[in-house]
Amino acid sequence: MATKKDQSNRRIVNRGSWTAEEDQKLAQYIEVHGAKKWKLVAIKAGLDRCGKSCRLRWLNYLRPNIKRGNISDQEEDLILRLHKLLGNRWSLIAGRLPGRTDNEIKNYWNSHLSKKSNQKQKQTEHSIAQNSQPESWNSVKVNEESGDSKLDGPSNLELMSDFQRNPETGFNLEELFDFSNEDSSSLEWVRKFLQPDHSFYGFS
DNA sequence: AACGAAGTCAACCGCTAATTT
DNA sequence: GAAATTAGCGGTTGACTTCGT
Repeated sequence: MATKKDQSNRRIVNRGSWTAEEDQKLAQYIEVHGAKKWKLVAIKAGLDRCGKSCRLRWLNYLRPNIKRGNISDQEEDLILRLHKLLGNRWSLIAGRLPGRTDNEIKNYWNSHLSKKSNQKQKQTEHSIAQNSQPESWNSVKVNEESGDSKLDGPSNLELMSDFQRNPETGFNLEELFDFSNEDSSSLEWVRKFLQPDHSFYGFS
């Protein structure tokens, strides 16, 4: 099958939105030959696209069992919690939400949740400021002569307790792992996550 | 109705890690 | 072991839509 090439003999590839025809070609090819060697997929499927673009299209839109839109409250809550735990590790977060893709989670976070998260954090900071800071946060004393600072007294246990409600991050372990409103089937990933062999991450 | 601002989301880019040659 | 290739990730962009004036 001939492919378009420019003067330096490079393949010319399409950019921008995918057409229904392109989607069909890609899906049909992968159904027969499988999803690997994306550069080859692009050529053999007769698509004027780069392999990367084909991969993205398949993973985010054409792959079976993809859910699109309508993120439920439960999913949203899970995203918020996982983001607190993992940060911008979108693929890891998406891995805990069946049928959701990293791109969708990332977009949803940027357009819906980042503001919510910021608001919540500000509220947390505000309430902490009103209820006075924990003793250990006040107990870092600065030696005015040397400029050194040292923690004055708190035990490891006290520090751990403070870490669990860190005003800078709003990271609250008790809140993060409060699943009292979850049904048991949705908590399977938590059990796996807490297993010491890290099988949660697919390590073997 | 017209326009600009803000929001949304599909797709691309650059980079790193993993795998193959 | 080195180089080349491929896969995967997160950040960013830009086209399109919706909303407010």
